[in-house]
Amino acid sequence: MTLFAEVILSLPLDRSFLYAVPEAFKKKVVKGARVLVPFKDRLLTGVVIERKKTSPPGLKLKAIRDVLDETPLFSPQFLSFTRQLSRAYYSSWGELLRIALPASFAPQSKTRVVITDEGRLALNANKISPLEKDILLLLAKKSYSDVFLKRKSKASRFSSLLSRLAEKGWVCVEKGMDSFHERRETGLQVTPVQLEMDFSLDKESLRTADMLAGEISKDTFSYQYVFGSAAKREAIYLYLIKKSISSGKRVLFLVPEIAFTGSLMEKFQNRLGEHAALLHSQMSESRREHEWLRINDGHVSVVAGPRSALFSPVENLGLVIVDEEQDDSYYQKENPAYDARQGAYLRAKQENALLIFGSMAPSVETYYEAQKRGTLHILEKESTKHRIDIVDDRQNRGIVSPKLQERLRENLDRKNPSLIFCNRRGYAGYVACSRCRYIPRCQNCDIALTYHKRENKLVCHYCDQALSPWHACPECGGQMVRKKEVGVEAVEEAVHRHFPKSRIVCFDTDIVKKKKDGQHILSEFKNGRIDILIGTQLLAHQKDLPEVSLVAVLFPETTLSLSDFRASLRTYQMINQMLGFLRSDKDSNGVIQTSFPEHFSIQSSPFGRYEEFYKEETKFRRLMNYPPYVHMVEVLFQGENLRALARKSREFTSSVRRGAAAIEILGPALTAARVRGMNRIQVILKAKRRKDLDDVLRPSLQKIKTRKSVRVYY
DNA sequence: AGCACGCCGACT
DNA sequence: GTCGGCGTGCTC
Repeated sequence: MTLFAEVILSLPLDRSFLYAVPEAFKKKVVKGARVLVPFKDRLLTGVVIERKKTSPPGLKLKAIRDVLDETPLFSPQFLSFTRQLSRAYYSSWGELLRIALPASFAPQSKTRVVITDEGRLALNANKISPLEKDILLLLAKKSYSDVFLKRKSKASRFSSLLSRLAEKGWVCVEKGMDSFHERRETGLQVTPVQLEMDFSLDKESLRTADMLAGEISKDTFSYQYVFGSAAKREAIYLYLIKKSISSGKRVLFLVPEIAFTGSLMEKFQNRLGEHAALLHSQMSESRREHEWLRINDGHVSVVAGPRSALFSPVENLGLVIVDEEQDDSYYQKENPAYDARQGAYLRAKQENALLIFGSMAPSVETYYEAQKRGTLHILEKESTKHRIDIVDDRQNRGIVSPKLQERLRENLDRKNPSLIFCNRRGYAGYVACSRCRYIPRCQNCDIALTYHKRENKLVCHYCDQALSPWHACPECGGQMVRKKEVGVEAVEEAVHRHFPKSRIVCFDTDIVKKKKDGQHILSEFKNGRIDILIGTQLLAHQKDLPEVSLVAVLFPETTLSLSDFRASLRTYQMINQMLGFLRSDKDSNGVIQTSFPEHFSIQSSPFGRYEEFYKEETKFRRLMNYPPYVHMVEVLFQGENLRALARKSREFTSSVRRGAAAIEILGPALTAARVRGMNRIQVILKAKRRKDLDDVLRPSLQKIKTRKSVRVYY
């Protein structure tokens, strides 16, 4: 009886490949096991997803070369969860499985190129082309991989160049295998652990925590949302983690990328010690592998980390937490694209675990979902105890309003440090000719260049290209003037003017380019050697920034002008995050300085009135047919040739239109600017039911062959 | 993805 | 006349 295996490979393809199973491997080739298979002219690691008794006629199959696992590495639940995730985001299943493994668990053949004696002679003989000579010169010192040589070589068709060299006998191309780890096959040890943990749960929180803890023991999937301050959420999380562990269940704890210097992680390390695995993005490959093995062997009860921790080999999951659920870093845009929030949902569901989302500035989609399910827990209402002033900027002539000057003065007098956020880099938004209104734009990106005074450059914020500014307009010779839009540099200058004796420092991308400078500034601030620290959102992302008694947010309305249906939410979250650095005593002051004070996001956010914001925002979303009321997908076509792009995108749109009537199509539309010389055309699809989208989108995407990326919003 | 094939424009 | 651009197709 012959046996065949359906194998998934780590390629950007939405399909599997069929292989013949040699007699010797029949027992070991099972669903979830890794196999080494020949593919084209190389060897790749794949995952068996199905055993088959028959194969389609007329298909000449290759045979599996080796089986890497005695028992399946991936459980059926894990396979199912990753497949669903890949389908939800139109990304490749094989690539998702690949990122679930440390590199040494997915070996593949590598090509090494070695120079021959004849090759060395040819190098001296001088009758070779410059391209060939470049390669041989490199190889004269040592051998290299073909990938490395390809990157070094200027040849456009490198592969044919290489085979020509091999034909002439100048180089020898060798195929070798990656070294890979033998997997340890250890049994699961689920040892219930008792942990000493102290909690400070107030009555309300304790009630919620107890109720949620009840869900763990039920052993069924449960979807819950915890709305509240970081401190209150944290207490609940730790309570639940303790409950989970003591009942022998494991925990997956997801946090945003930036949270790694945060105190919660330290607490984890201290309280859980060996029982916890803390993962982060700057971990070395060997360290990552070490942690992966510990988790895989069942030695770890809690895995905490950013979105990629979602794929940790944790068995017997009882609790999945997604903290700061609204954070953008949960969505991976590069291939394989996926959203760790949706991933957490799918995985928790698959494992019958308790799923907890938590935040104080929720995403509309998740909040809506929790409300619909009736599983929303609000730990506190309006949380602001301090005084907040919303200053109408339109009344002012200067950059720093009288109100802010007053507050800064008070705070300086009390010897307290202050924070000022202004979310725009550079000095002025743009420069223009005073006569003909000509605006200098980036050659590659089409967007207006921003004037940076510190470096005296015009800078493109898309591709970072910097030009020296010119004084006369190249079109009419008129004088170039700076426009009114204000950047951090201008804020710094203005604050300096008002408080010449104070120690004022600016913290932005341009300064932090040198990493040490950034750390230095932060520690100076912590040590009280800076009176006023001025920064962009980059500063707000520094989690170890100390709390202060004065926080000013300047011009938050700039976020509102983005052509994104989540602009209001972004504004809400940004203000919320920045004011989060306010000490929570009555003497603390917040100042919002804006030219759009009546906007609901600016009105509600400073006071933590999310419900109020949510009501307004959902009104708009419902009216405009945006998530969560529809499912929405954005398809982005990218390329240099605008003509070809336009043709492809229109072809795509009409294919979708032919496919279904229940889909609303926006576009194709040229996006506002090119990026690094690339044109981008956007098509947005909306539908009431996800299935309507999938049914027509999948075939349409397959049919139109060109570089495109898909982004799923809800 | 990676690579081979195949068909049109500027050059030793 | 070729070299070399990239559009298209295929990988069990």
